[in-house]
Amino acid sequence: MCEKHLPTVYDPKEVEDRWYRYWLENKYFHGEPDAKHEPFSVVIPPPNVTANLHIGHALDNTMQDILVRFNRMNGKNTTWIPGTDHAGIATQIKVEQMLREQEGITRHDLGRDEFLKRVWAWKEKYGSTIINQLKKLGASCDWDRERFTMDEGCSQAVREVFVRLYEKGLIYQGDYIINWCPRCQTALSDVEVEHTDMQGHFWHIRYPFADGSGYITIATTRPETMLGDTAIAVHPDDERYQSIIGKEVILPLVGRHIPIVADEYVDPEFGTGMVKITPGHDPNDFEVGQRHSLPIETVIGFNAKMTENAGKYAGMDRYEAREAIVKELAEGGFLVKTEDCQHAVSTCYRCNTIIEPLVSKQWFVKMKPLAEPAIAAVKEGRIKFYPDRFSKLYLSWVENVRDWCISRQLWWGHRIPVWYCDDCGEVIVAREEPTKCPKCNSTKLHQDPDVLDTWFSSALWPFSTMGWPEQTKELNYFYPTSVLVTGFDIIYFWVARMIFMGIEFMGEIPFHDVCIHGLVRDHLGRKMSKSLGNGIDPLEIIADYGADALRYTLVNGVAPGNDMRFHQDKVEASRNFMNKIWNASRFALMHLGSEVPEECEPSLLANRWFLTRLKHTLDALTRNLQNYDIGEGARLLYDFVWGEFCDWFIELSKPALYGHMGEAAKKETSYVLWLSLDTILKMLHPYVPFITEEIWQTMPHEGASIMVEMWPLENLSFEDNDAERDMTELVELITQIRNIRAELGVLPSKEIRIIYEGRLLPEQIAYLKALAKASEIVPLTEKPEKAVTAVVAGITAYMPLADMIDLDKEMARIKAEIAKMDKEIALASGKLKNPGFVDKAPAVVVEKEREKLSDYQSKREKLVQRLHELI
RNA sequence: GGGGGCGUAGCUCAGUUGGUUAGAGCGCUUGCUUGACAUGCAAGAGGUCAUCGGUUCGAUUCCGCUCGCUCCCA
Repeated sequence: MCEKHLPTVYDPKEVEDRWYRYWLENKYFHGEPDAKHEPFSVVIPPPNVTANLHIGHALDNTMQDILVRFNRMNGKNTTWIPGTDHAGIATQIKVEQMLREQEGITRHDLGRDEFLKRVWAWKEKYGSTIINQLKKLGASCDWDRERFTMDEGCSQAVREVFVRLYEKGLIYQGDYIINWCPRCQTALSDVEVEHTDMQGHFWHIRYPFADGSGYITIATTRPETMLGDTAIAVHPDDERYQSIIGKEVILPLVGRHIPIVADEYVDPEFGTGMVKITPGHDPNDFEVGQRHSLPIETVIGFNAKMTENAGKYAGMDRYEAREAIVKELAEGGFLVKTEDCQHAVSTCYRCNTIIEPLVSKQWFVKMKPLAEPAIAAVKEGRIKFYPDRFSKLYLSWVENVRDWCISRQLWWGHRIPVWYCDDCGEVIVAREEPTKCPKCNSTKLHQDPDVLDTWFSSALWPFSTMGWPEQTKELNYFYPTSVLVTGFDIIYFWVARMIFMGIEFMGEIPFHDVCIHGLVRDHLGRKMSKSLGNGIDPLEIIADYGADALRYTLVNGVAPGNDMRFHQDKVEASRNFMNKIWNASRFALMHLGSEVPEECEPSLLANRWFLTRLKHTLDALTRNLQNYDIGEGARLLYDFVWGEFCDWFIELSKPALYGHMGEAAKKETSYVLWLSLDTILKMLHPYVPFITEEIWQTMPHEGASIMVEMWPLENLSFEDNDAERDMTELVELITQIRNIRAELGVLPSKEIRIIYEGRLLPEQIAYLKALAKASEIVPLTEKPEKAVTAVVAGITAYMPLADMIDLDKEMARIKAEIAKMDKEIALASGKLKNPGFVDKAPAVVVEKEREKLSDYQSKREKLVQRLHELI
């Protein structure tokens, strides 16, 4: 019957879109506040609106979907809020590039308003790409709640937060040194800067004393900045230089006199122990400059070219200037030597251009007051990281955080809600655009041209998406969210910022748990990147293997927080697993009617054993998912479904299902098979939603969809430890017999005769017949002369395979077995003879060791006896 | 310079309160159209769990040193 409808190879293509549509139509993904049920809420890490789904998104969202589906099945009222991020720099670059390619124009040709219209148009056209791709993955997001960081509500939240922080004195404007990207033409925050080691030079330059008493030597990797030097610094405790502190030196090429100051920033061990201080072009020097009230000389401009202050170098690119300056230093006799060296260079995380530290007027968030409660929340365990080691990473950053530069010189983003009065210079910070100056009533106002760091709005995501600053029922019910799932690479960017913003504005943490995962790397362990061209397109994998196979590949056996390598082989293994599930189900469906079988108490060994194993596996899996051990859960399911359900239970069920063990056995086994398949599909569902729905809908069931079924804990309580023990012994016996058959070259199709000694239940005989391919199994009456022997603790099985037996070989085999037992016996009895072990080890462990020893001894005795018989 | 991670079978990796005959996938060897599945079945080979030391009755697991690789921060 059913097997006719189900082909032998599972084809996900035909299945996946159909069920996704069904789930959507039935609104299974949607959660409404409802005080009667416990909530479970998640906000998606919003992907860039410009993005295409890459393998990292696939991993992150697969993990979220697994947790969301698991909790939904556990009766939680679930919402998973999706959406996208406006991604200031990335989007602006993308649209500018398009304008350049298609129309040959720049944003400046269009002007700000027109350019923004074009970005919005771009967003309308392409902005839902990644959203649709997430649907292909099976993500059960609450699409009715989809948000965008620049939509009306989120924008209102941003203005509200800015104004409140400003009013509290936590946002200020100031001239500070910032990271400037000359390519993107904007300031960047500290976390947007990457540090890479590059091969460079160490130029040793001579600075003469102003009083003519000789000179000192300074080493630098950036000689072009020397034009902006305003001091030389030494460590205050450095005995070598005590006498020169306070003296002046003459800046070579420039002629300016600059002082020698003492500052603890200097590392006396490094270089000559003296450093040039350029407050205008180095963040550390800037701080030294502040401490010593040094003037700031800006010699490099926002375009990375030398400024007027650079005298004759003005207008040169910074690296051109470097060469010219080194040349002139050499000619003037100031260059002592040039060394090769490796040093860290700061680059823009977006475009890899080398950052120029520059002093400029920017908006900042004062971090100390916000950081303190964010530190406490994690230290006090109100927010927990999984795995825990990431809390250290988080704390190390929050505890040392510097003020956050939030203004960006871009057009695309949340415009800073600050206006300036052209007449009196008043600074107006407001939620809505003011019409006149509150101080002088002038109507000549202009808004700050800058926009906010994109992360400023994403920091509000857990509550802005729920309608804040309105006090909505969603906020009241779903906030704080249950868990945040994200990669370790954005703990600073995003996780930390959500935490302090949540505490500041909601008065409460934004999530209880943070589940951190690693990176998906290529098959050689390299990071996937556009420049390497080694990226894997998850949509191609889905097209070729199905979303379930991709999902399984991404999480199977991956330890929490660890990176994984992506191999095509692994996808194939997952695809094969899907196919295995499919075919095991086909088998079950062949033996099940159209009705749910009648419940009954299992009496057969195989059934009692399997239900016990099923229960243990379910308990372990449930624990794994509760602890975010998603990879371990997947591995457990793989081993259990393939290694126990398919390899053993299905095979053991055949004699009963084919009616060889009577009508009652058949009925009972049908029921256990149905219950097992039903339970297994539910356990698998969070991982592989499509195939499990497809099969579940085909088998006898009640209910509309497996995704809204209850997690099967309640209807499974069977436990029978004796059955587990007896089954383990039987499995060992069967394996031995198969081993012997294979070694002797007995064809798998050839049936053998088995004579046994020991205890064998009638059903065990039936299992043996089927699984060891035996025609006849009889109790021992007389020892067969020419036979090979399989021995387990309670049973000896003789196989009279007269013509195939080589007595010498058989004796050698038995001797080898005895030797193995001797080893185990020595180990176990050694432990048991040790009073320390018997006294101190837990009783169960000692008891287990005793059992092992007695099994080994009994097995050994039988083997020795058999050996004597053969001699 | 500070901090984290990793080092287990040929390859890629699991192994969470210290007690297992140390596991899986892929690869390899041998044999199979076995009444679900060749995207399969059965059997097998392959490991001083990086090194050295410590704690313990007992260490792949906890602690420390060393070596190698890697990431983050300064």
